[in-house]
Amino acid sequence: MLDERKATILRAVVTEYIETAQPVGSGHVASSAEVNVSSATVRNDMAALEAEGYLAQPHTSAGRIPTEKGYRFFVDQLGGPGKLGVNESQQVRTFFSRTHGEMEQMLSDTSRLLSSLTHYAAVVVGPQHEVATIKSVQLVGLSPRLVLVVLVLSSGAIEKHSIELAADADDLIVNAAAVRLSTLITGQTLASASSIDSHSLDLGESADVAVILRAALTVLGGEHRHDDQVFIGGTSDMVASFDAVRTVSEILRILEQQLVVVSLLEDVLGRGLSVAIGRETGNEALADCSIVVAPYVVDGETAGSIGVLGPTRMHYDQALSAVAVVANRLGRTLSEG
Amino acid sequence: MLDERKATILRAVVTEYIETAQPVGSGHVASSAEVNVSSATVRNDMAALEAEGYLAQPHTSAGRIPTEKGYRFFVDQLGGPGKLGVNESQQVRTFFSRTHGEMEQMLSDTSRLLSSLTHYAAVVVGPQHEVATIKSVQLVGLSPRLVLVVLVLSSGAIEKHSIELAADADDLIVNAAAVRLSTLITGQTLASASSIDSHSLDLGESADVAVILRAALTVLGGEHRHDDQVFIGGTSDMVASFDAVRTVSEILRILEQQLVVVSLLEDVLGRGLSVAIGRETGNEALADCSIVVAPYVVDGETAGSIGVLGPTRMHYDQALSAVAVVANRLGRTLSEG
DNA sequence: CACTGGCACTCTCGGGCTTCGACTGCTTAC
DNA sequence: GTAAGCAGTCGAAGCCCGAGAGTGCCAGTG
Repeated sequence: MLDERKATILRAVVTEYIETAQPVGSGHVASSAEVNVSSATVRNDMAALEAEGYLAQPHTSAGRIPTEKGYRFFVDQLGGPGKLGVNESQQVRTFFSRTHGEMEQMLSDTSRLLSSLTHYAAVVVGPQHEVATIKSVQLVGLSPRLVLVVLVLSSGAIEKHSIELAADADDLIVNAAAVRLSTLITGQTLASASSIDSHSLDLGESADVAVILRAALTVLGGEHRHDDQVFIGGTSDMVASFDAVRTVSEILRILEQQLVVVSLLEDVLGRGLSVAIGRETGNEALADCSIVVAPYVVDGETAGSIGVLGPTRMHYDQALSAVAVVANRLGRTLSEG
Repeated sequence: MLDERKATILRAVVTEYIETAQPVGSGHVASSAEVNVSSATVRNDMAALEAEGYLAQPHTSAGRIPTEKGYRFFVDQLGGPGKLGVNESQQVRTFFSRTHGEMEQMLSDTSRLLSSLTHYAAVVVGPQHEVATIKSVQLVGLSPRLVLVVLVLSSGAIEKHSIELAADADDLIVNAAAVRLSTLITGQTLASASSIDSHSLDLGESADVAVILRAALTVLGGEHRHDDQVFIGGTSDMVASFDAVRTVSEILRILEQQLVVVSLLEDVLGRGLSVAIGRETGNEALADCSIVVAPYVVDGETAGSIGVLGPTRMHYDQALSAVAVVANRLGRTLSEG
C-alpha cells in the first residue's frame, strides 16, 4: 500500500523528527542520503502520505510530523529489535555478571539499568506469585493479638500478612498452628493453598488453633494479586523529553499508581504488541507517550514483564533492543538463581 | 533587630508571594489589612529589608521577592505548627482509624496521605532496625547452594538476605544451622547479633553448620543500614509547583536516590531544624526547594522521620502542621501495633 | 522625627507591525 | 513520473511603543 519511495520518505521523516523534535520539510528529506529525488517530488509524496494519515502538519507551511499511524508503520517495518551499541551491551553484560542474590534488589537495579540504557522511564514488574511454590511458612506472634504470617516462596520472594485475633493467643497455640499450617501448604502454590477449604480441616483441632488457621488461609487467598512488585526507575531522564510541566505532572500521576502501570503493560502484551504508541496505550494521559514492553521467561514460564515509557518520538530501535536484551538476560539470571 | 512594622511587612510580602508567585509591590502591602501606613512608608521599609537581605528584587521596578533569609525569618517567627483545617484533620483521623496491619503498606499509605494533605512530595522513612529485636530467624534453602536468611523483627519488619555457599548443603545441615542460629540471636537487636564473634562459637559444631552460621552472621552485620525503607509519594503534585522542566528533572533525580533522601532528612534533623529552606538543604539541586521534616517516636524512641519536599514558596504553616500531626499519629499507631 | 504625597524614572509586558525564512501546493515543462 | 519554478502561507523573531506597575527620592506636614 506504500510504495518503496514513500516508505523511505516516511522513514526519513520519522527518524529526523525523533532526532530534532522539529517538523521536517521536503528539503531536508530530499537532501538526505537515502532519497535521490528532488524536493518537489518529495512534496508530492508527502502530500499523499498526509492524505493517507501517516503524516500531519502542525500548520500550513510548516514541515510534517509523524502521526501515530506513521510511527506505527515505522516501528512495524523496523521488524524486531536491532542491535545494542557496544557500550550498552557491555553495560548489560557487566551488570548481569555482577548481580546476584536478592530478588527485589535485582529487579530494582534492573529498572535502573534499563533506564540508563534508554534514558526513558523503566518499569520492571516482578514475577507473579502464581507459579511459585511455598517453600516455608512461619507464624510469628508480634503481640498477643497480632500474628504475622511469613511465607517464603520458591522464587525467593517473601509474602507477609498480619492477622489480628479477637482473643489473646499464647505462643504454644501459635506454634501448633504453625506446624499444622506448614504441613498443609508447604510445596503448594499460593493459589492452591488459598483454595483449601478451611472448614474441612478443623476436625480434632483445638478451637484456638483452628481460628488461627482459618485466618491465615483467608489472608493468603485475599489480595496477593495486589502486591505485584513494581520497580520504576529513570523518571527524571524521561521527564527531560517533554517540555510542558503539565504533561510531566500527568505522566507522573500515572506512574504513581502501580496497579495502573501493571495493567498497562499487561494490556499491551495481551494484545500481542511489544510497542504501544500514543493512544494505543489506552490511556488518555499518555497520548504523548509510547511504551515498549517485553515479557521475561523464568524456567520456561512467562514470569513478568519489563518495559520503558518515553515520548512518542522515542528511539524505538534502541528501546526495543534494550528491552529485549534485558528481558532475556533477566529471565536467564532468574532461572539460574 | 526587625521592628514590629518591618516584620509585619515582611510577613505580608512572604504570604502574598507564596500565594501568587508574583513579585510583591509596596502598593499591595500597604492595602493589606495588617498594615496601616502609606505605600511610601512601606517602600522605605522594604528598601531597608532588602539592604538587610530579607528581600530581593528580580529587577529594578519590580516588586520584592523573599530571600532564603526572608523565608527563614517568616518560618521562625511563625513559631511552631499551626492547626490543620477541619477537612484535613478529618482525613488524618479516618486514615489512622482504618489503617492497621502491614508496616510497609502503612508507611506507603502514609506518604500518600501526607502528599494529599500538602500537595507536595512526601517522604516517609521507615523505622531504623537498630532498636528492634529479632523475633524469629529462619533459614530456607532455595537451591542446594543458595540459602535465604529471613528475619522477623519485633517491629513487624522483615529482613532477608541470601547467602551463597561454596558447596552443596543438604536440608538437615541447614536445619541444624537454623536451630542453632535461632537460639543464638533471637531476642537480640540486629546490631548485637551481628557483633557476635563468629570464631568463638564453632566449637563442637560440624564444619558445614559452622560455615553457614558464619555466612549468616556476616550478612547480618553487612548492610542492614542500607535498606532503610523509604516511601515517596506525591511527586506529581509537587512538580506542578515548578515551571521549568529542567528543575523538575533535577529534583526527581535527587528523589530517585533514596540514600540521598534519607541522609537529607537526617541531616536536617541532626541540625535541630524542622525546616530547611533552599540551600539550607545542603543540596545545590534543591536550591528552589524547601524541606519540612519531623521525627516520629515509637515506644519512646525516635524511630524514623517523615517530611515533605516542596518549592521554597511553600505553605509552611500547613506543611508544618500536617507533618507534625502525621508524625505524631504515626508514632502512636506504630507503638500500639 | 516619622510619615506622607507627589513626582520623575525605570523596567517589564503585551500588542501591533514588519521582515525573514521555511515550507507547501500548483502549474508547467521535460 | 519527475523536476523546476513560482506564488502563497504562516510562524518566529525583531522592533517599537504605550500601558502599567513599581521604585527612589524629596519636600512638606503634624
